[in-house]
Amino acid sequence: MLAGEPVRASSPQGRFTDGARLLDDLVLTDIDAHGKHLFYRFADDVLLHVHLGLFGRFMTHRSAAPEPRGAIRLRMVGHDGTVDLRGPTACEIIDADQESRLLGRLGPDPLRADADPEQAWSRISRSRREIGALLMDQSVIAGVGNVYRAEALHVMGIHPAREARSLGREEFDALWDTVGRMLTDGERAGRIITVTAEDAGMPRSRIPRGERTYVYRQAQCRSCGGPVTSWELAGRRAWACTGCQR
DNA sequence: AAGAATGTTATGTA
DNA sequence: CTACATAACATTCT
Repeated sequence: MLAGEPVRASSPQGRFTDGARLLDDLVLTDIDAHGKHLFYRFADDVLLHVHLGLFGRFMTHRSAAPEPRGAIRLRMVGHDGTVDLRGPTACEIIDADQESRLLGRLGPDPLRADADPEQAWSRISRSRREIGALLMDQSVIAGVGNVYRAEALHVMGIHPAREARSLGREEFDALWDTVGRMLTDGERAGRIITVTAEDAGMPRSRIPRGERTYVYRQAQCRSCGGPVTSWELAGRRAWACTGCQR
């Protein structure tokens, strides 16, 4: 899907999550993202909000698209392909008001040029909650999920259970950079690989699934080989190396 | 074949 | 008001 392209967007089975059925012959003018929230902007101020949640997945058909099977929540047909969406948390047409409410509760997104790290710092530097909980809080920083929480804190040598306000300004700055680098890298690669080619001992493109992270879902730290512990933090499983992270 | 998983939101409790 | 827990919801894979 390209900006400027006429697009026929519809919900062949199921529905948009707000009940909209069919949007015909729209012109897609822009696609952008704030954290994990995606915005498909069409001409005439039609705005489609998509959030993939845990299970949402896009599938692209470059040649003839098959008949929709099962619950396709959204199908967008352009002239060079068709995009289907399954399993999103959100797939809804929203107005400017809903959009600003949504953006209002999101913290800065390190991937965006307009991101203001000071907003994240003012929350983190004041909070007695665990840094691992704050990193996952989309109102503090937008875009970090469970994998990047584990991996960014590992690279920083920071234990997820550390009190957020115990981080120094320099630590926060380095954490912000680390998260930004990891997100940029993931966006470019289209998948999450946080280990370096050196640490993996092979080209990054060949690292097997399951060996792409230092501590996330690992038993041993891929950096030092020491034991990795895991426990529940802010509703999700957290991982940390007992040696590298304090 | 139950259970876990790259997540958010609404609601309840302290 | 804040922090934290829980449930609901989406789908695929082991």
